[in-house]
Amino acid sequence: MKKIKTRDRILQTSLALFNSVGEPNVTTLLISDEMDISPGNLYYHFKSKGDIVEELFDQYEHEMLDLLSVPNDADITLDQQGFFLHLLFETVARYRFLYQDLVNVLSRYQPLQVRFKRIKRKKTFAFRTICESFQRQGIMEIGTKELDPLCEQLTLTSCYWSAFDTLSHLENRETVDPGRGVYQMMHLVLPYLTPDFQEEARLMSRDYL
Amino acid sequence: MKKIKTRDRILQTSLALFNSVGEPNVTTLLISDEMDISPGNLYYHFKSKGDIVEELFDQYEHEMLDLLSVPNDADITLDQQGFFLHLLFETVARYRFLYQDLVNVLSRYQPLQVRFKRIKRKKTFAFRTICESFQRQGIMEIGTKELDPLCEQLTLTSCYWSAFDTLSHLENRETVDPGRGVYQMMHLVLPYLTPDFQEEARLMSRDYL
DNA sequence: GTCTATATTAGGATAGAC
DNA sequence: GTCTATCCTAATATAGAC
Repeated sequence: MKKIKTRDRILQTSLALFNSVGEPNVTTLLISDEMDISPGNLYYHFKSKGDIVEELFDQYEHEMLDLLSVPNDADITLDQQGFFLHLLFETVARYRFLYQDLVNVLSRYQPLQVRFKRIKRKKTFAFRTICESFQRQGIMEIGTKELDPLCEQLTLTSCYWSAFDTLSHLENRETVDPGRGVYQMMHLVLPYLTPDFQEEARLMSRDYL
Repeated sequence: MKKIKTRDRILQTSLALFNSVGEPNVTTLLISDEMDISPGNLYYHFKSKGDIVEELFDQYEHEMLDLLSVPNDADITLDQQGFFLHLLFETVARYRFLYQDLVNVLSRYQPLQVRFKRIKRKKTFAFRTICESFQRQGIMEIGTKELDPLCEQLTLTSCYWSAFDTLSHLENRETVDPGRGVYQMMHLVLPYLTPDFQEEARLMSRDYL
């Protein structure tokens, strides 16, 4: 029963507020109010609001790059892909504030732009790696011309699904269900799977609804 | 050679600035500066910045609802669909500032929320109508279970493609190429088309690159 | 480490002359 | 219709006591 350090509580509270009302709408005063500490105290731990954002981004980047380091010679199963997608959506959802107002955030914290693009590229690359593994195993069959658009589409969906989804539930912005996103992603891949695996994937996808 | 009314120039200039640097980053001073008029003058024409945003949204809503009123008993050809997608992406791109910082915009201009959701629903509905027309004509073959996810995916992509695309070109934010979006959309539909039409769609989609 | 009080902007908006 | 000058407020951030 150790008590959490103030510095960490600031990060936690900020993340929760950012996600639920949008980063630009969260003032340093709101954060300190929510935590029942003084604004001065907050500034003792972080020299600016931007520093909080950047540290949260550090966390996101770290978790993401970890997750995206898919070995490019492994035989990936459909189950493993499902699990991967699940983790991916959970991570994006946990930091969804970044995507909800992406242009705004990136324009105010310029150093993040390059790192953001890198993550995007890594995502696309990870999807390509998975697809190639599926192809080698005969799980997937897809034309060269179709592979690129598919991977782009998967990347787009993984980035924006949670933002898109909140459009339907603007009243309750505290929680996000990642399952629906996974379901959607599987249905993108499905048409390119070989018949047997199509059926397997269809069954699997249902569990995520 | 008629000269444009100041009021309309304000709308034009605001839209351009909103799209290129993001609505939250555009101050009323920046708008008036860009036009070489005084801030006071701007406020003579619009009583608040929010009024500018709302009027631009009115325009977007109007163009969109016009475009989305797809007759539900017509036989739609692949060409017509391509044309429709083209117009759709052009319209979204012209008002892309709305999607670039959606959560922020919607939270500051609450009345827009309901209208936004309505447009989203209408989009999904339009896509379903088109798919059903394709099915009736034997152009498309798709399971009942697959139709919903597909239409959702088309809606997501139509909303966020331009925002996603600017992620790759953050340096040049003045223009957006809608073609790539149309291409992407066609590739979503493609797997569900009957073989002959798949080939036709594949050829058609190439023109959009 | 934490507090209270205060400085500093910046942005939205108004008043009143021309 | 347009301008200049100014007000108001809210948000970031700092100073200095405890």
